Amino acid sequence: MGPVIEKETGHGATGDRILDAARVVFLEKGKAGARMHGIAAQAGINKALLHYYFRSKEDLYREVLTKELTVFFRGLIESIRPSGDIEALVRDFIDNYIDRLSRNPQVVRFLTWEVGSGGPVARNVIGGIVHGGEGVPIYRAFSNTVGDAARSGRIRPVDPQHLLFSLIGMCIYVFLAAPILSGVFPGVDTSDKTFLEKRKREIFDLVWYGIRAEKGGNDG
Amino acid sequence: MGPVIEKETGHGATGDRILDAARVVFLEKGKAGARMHGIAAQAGINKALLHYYFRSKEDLYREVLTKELTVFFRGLIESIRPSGDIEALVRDFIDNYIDRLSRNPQVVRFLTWEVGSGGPVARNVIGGIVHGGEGVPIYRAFSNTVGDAARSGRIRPVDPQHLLFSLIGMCIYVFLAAPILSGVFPGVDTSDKTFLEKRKREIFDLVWYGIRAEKGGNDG
DNA sequence: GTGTAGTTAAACCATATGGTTTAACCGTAA
DNA sequence: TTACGGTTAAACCATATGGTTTAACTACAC
Repeated sequence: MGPVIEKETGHGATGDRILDAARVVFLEKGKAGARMHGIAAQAGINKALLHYYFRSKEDLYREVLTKELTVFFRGLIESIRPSGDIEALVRDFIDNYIDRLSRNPQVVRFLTWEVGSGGPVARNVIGGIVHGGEGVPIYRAFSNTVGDAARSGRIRPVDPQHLLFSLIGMCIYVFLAAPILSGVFPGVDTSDKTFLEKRKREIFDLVWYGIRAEKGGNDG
Repeated sequence: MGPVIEKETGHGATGDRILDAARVVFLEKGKAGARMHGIAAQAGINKALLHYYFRSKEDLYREVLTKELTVFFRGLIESIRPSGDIEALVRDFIDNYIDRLSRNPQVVRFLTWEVGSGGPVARNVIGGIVHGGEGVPIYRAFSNTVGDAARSGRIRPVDPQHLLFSLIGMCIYVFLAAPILSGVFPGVDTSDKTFLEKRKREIFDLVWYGIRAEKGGNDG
C-alpha cells in the first residue's frame, strides 16, 4: 500500500513538512508576499518536489489555512459548549477564547491576512463550524442559553448575536492590534500571562455586571 | 514659483491623483499585492510619470497610509475629547467611532493590511496622535475622566486602559470581521444603518450597566 | 533484477516586476 | 525665441516569479 503514509493529515511526511513550511511563510508574508521558492527552502526541498505535492500556490494556501482555522475553531467551540448556566458560559467563553488565542497567535495573523483579501476561505471554514456539526449547532446553543437566562430573569434581555460580537471583539482586539498597541501603550504584551489574566477579569466584570438583572428591582 | 500647486497636500494636482489611485489599489490588494503598473493605470498616467513623482513603491505606500490614518484618527479623537462626564464620554465614543468607521470603511482595511505586515507605519502615526498634540493628550484625558468618575462613586473602579480596549474592540470588531461575519450570519451588514444603530445601543447598554455604581449598595 | 515512488539538480519557459532611460511633445513664463 | 517643467510612448534592464521538464539517483517492494 505504498510507502509510509501518515494517516493523520492525508499527506505523507514530506507533505506535512511542506504544510508546516508553508504555514510559516504565509504567516509572515501573506499570500501575495509569500514565494514558492521561499516555502521550498523553508521545507528543505526544491521547487520541483514542492509542485509534485501541491499543484499551485493557491492550493497550498487553501490547505494551510483550512487546516489552521479548522483545528483552532473546532477546538475552541468544543471547549465552550454551553451547559445552560449563563454565568459559566460567559466566563468559559472569555477564558477559553483568550487562552487559545494566546497559545495560537498565528491564527489571528492568518485571519488578518484573510480578511485583508476578502476572507473567502475563512468564511467557508468558520461558517461550516459555527452552524454545522453534530448535535445542536453552537450558535443555536449559545443563543438559547442567553434567551433562557433572560426569560428566567437572571439577566436583562440582550440580543445574543450582539453579545457574542461584543465578547469576541473584546477578547480578540488586543491580539489583533498587538503590533500597534504594544508600540503605543508600553506594558501591553499579549504574551504576558499577568496582562491576559487581568484582561479576562476586566472583560468578565464588564459583561457580567452589564447583563445580569439588578437585584432590587429597577428605578428610573 | 512653478506651475499650479495645490497647497493642501504638498503635492500637485497630478500628485494627488496618484495618491488617490494608489489608495484604491493598495486598499484592494495590500502592499505586496499592489502593482506600480496598476497604480499608474488607475491614475491614468504612465509608469515614468509615476516614478517622477514617487521614487518607489515603499515611499508611495508610506505616504498613502500616513495620510489616511492621520486624517481618520485625528478626526476621531477631536470628536470625542472628553468633557468630564463619563456617561457622555462612553456614549460619544461609541457613537463617533462607529459612525466614522461606517463612513470610512477603507481605514479598517488599511489597518488590516498594516497589522498583517507588523504595522510599522500605523504604530508611528497612531502613537503620535494618541499621546502627542497640543493640550492634554487624549489618552490622559480619557483616563482622568474614568478615574474621577470612579472616585466620585458614579462608576465602580475599572482599569481605564482595559475599558478603552473593550470599547474599541466592540466597536471595530464587526467592521474588521465583516467579510467573514456577513457570510456566517446573514443579516449582519455594516453598511446598514439599522444594524449599526442597534449595535451602538447594545454596546452602550453593556458598558454602562457594566461600569456604573449600583444604586442600593452592594451585596455578596 | 525490475519497477516504482520519492527526490534532486538544473535547465528551461513565459511572463511579470520595480525601476530607468531616452527622445520627443506641449504649454507657459521669461 | 528660449528655457523649463509636466507629460508621453517606448524601449530597456536586471531580476523575480510561478510553474514545467528532463535525466538521473535512491531506497524499498515485489
